Amino acid sequence: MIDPQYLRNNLDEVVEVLKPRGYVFDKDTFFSLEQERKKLQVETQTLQQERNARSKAIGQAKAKGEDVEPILAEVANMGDRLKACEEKLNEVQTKLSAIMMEIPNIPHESVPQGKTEEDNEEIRRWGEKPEFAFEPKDHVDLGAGLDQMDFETAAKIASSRFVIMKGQIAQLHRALVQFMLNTHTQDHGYTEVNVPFLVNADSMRGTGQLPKFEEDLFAIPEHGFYLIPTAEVPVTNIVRDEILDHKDMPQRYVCHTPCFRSEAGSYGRDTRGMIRQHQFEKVELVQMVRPEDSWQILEELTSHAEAILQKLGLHYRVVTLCTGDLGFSAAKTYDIEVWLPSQNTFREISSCSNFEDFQARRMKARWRNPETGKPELLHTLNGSGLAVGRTLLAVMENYQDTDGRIHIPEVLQPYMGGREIIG
RNA sequence: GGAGAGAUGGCAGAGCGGUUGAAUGCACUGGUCUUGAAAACCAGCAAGGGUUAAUAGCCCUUCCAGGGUUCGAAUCCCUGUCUCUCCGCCA
Repeated sequence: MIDPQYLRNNLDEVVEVLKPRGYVFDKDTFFSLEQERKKLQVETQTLQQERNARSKAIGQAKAKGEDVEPILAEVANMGDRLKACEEKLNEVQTKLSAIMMEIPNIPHESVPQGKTEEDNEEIRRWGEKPEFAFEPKDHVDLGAGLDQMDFETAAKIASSRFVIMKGQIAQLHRALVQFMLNTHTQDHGYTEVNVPFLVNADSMRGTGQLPKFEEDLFAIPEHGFYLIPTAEVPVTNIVRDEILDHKDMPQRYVCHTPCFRSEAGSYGRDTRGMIRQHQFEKVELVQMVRPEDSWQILEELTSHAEAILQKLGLHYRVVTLCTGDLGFSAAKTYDIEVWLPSQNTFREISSCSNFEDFQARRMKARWRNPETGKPELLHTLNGSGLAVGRTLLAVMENYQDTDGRIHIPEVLQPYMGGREIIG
């Protein structure tokens, strides 16, 4: 949520900066609701003040044994007036907060202007494309050749967009998880956490998945649960409704979870293979930091995700998402895209964002600033470090040989019992 | 699933219809004392919101959440959530 006070005082400016995001803000509706809110709130509070004063007087009179009838007569029908006022105010405030909850974050000034992913800005590349003396296969064919990846049976058990991995491919998948967790805890100073995969609606609202993107989520309505689409949700919500001591800042968490996404609206896109699944695993980096540090930490966090690809020797590039491609809650996002030989292109494997105080305001996540002694909103960031399924297929495709075997990157070999090759 | 107990400020913990935003202790902050520290003593210390030029003043809301009773609710009633203890079941 953006700062309501800021929105009120800078209405025109906010409308302008949100336009490039493709967000059309109904200024007139908001303005008239806001006028009404102001009027009703002042009226309600005045009535409340009056009631409080009268009630206090009754108490005092009774204590002295005086007659309270005259004061009681004064407050005779105040209750009804107050109630009516409160109800109207409530209505207006519910409408206003519904509007506030659907306003996306304001992009940082360094975010490039643009409409689609075509306008994203490449900022660096690492490594080189692998050279193949043969036509490289994609991971689906490689997995089928090894008899270790089975989409048909997964479709029978669940539906499309699921996979069954077997044998060494399943082990390689697990090895990637271990390798990522160990690297981030040992080299980058993150604390490993294990969290619920089902969360309540408050948590989804806190990080911004609700109310606007309900159709992207899997839900279990009879229990009030949602399946997490990313570990960002449970991990970031650790600090919801908390006031952190400055000594406990920053907080850095790394978390491995499955992620569940309905992929509504992406029918027909990436239907082949493991690129876009209803269920996939991800190792997520989450930080809660002092506001003044968040932009530097976005760079660090991105480099932590990059470090995994570097150690795996996978060619990648980093792009800054343009205003039109930016996610709802983010002020700025770097996507890391890994090279996929089969598609002859880069594909997203990590998304690292600074949300500034957007999520913190929704969550009431604060820290006590020792300089002011007051609770202030903290800043939240997160990034994939990395998406495990996509990393697996990147390893398979980039390390294949002419016989359809997979050469295991050196850093993963200890997790594979010393094995150097699959197939 | 059954029975019982509970949920109050950063933490612990009183209060159980009237001037209580809330005793007390701990923690924290400032001061006195001290070469310094500790101890002792003194003082301060909840959050959110409205109004406003104001981080000034005034006002409102908040004692798990949501309803209700009342002139007045932390205190009474109803519903829900969560925690703890015992029993049952169980990875």
